[in-house]
Amino acid sequence: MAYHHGDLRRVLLETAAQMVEAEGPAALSLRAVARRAGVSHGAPARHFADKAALLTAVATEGMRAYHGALTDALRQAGDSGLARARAAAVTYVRFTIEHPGASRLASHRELFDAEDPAFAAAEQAVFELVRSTVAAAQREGLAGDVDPTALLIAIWSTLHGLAMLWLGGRLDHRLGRLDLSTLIDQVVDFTIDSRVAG
Amino acid sequence: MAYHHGDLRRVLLETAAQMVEAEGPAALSLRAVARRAGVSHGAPARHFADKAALLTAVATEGMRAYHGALTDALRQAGDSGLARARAAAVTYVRFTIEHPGASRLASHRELFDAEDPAFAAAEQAVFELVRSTVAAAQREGLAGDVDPTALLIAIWSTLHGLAMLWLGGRLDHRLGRLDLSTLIDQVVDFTIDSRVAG
DNA sequence: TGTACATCAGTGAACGCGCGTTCACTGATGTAC
DNA sequence: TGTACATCAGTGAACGCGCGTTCACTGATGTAC
Repeated sequence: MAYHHGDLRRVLLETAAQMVEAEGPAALSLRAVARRAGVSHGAPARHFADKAALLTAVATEGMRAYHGALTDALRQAGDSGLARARAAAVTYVRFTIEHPGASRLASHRELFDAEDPAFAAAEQAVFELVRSTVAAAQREGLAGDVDPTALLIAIWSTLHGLAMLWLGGRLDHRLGRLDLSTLIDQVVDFTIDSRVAG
Repeated sequence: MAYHHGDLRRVLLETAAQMVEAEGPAALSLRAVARRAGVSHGAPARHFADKAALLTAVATEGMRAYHGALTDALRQAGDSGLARARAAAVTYVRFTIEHPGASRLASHRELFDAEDPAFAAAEQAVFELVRSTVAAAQREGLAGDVDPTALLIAIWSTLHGLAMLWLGGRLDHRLGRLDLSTLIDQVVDFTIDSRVAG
């Protein structure tokens, strides 16, 4: 690897993101990131003030990826508020399971700087997307009698919890070979579709 | 601290459990446990073969505590299957939030030996308690049309997810000062009570 | 009751390890003239 | 186009740290006779 790599910041960020996905955010070490990026262990200091700064950047990218996945799903979901809520719900669970690092990192706020403006903005954007999607569905009859905030939290909890239980290995070993797609559909059915007023 | 402590195994276990609750299972170090128990760092080796063995014991105790809390709640809940499900649900969320280490550890199966017979039995007992409680509620009209396994997982996901979001600090900073009791009630209402047929 | 001895349950020094961070350094690049 | 020089972006040695685990040791306890 020559001097003046040119794109080392980017490479470190992507390497770190991969490692966070693979091993979890707590297990990340700066030296391992450098090693895997093929660079000396001192090199990251040129691009990130410290380990927390690198993780903050990883967390921000992760939130943006969440936002991108949800936006794509919503774009394909058409106009029905209920169909959009369903699509967003399935995408949220799938994305979390496919990118466990992003979600775990977001929940481990002691590891990075959650007040960082870029991270806060990215997280807020995801939250707003979810909030408005649920609100639109509620306007179309989803759980019309429920307080909007409680509804949002209840749905978010279900999706988040399903992904976490799956990732924690606490479902499959006890319930036999579960098919993830079927399971997500069933849970989303229970959570959303079945709550739509006549 | 004199030689022949007499109850060091117990003390180490309880100290470790407290530290897992306070800092999370990944942050636990054997040396810190020994330090806090007022004993030299070599002492734990007499009682636990290695760090994983200590964490396995902590995880087992945690599962038994879950079981105890749920059993107590069910005992006080009377005979109605629905009331029992509601009581168990609220207790599950509260216990998880008050003992975050037990739940986090159970989800981090790489840190200990989840195949350990004592742990597996304790976990199975909790699972069975939850399963049978939901099944009894379903017999009384809770979501009668839903596949029992899917229902169980959907409810478990919601409770687990709510506790995790709360513990991850992802609710309060965005939704203002939420009252936890109210929130749990609302989510349990949405999840259970509102799904009871006629 | 007394004593020799085995066993138990600690101590604390030592091992090798990987970590985050700092720093003097140097090779590569770009800019001024 | 050529050259001097400043700046940039790496290297790798070094720091001090806490970790898990091992091990020779020793003080405390309990048991056999």
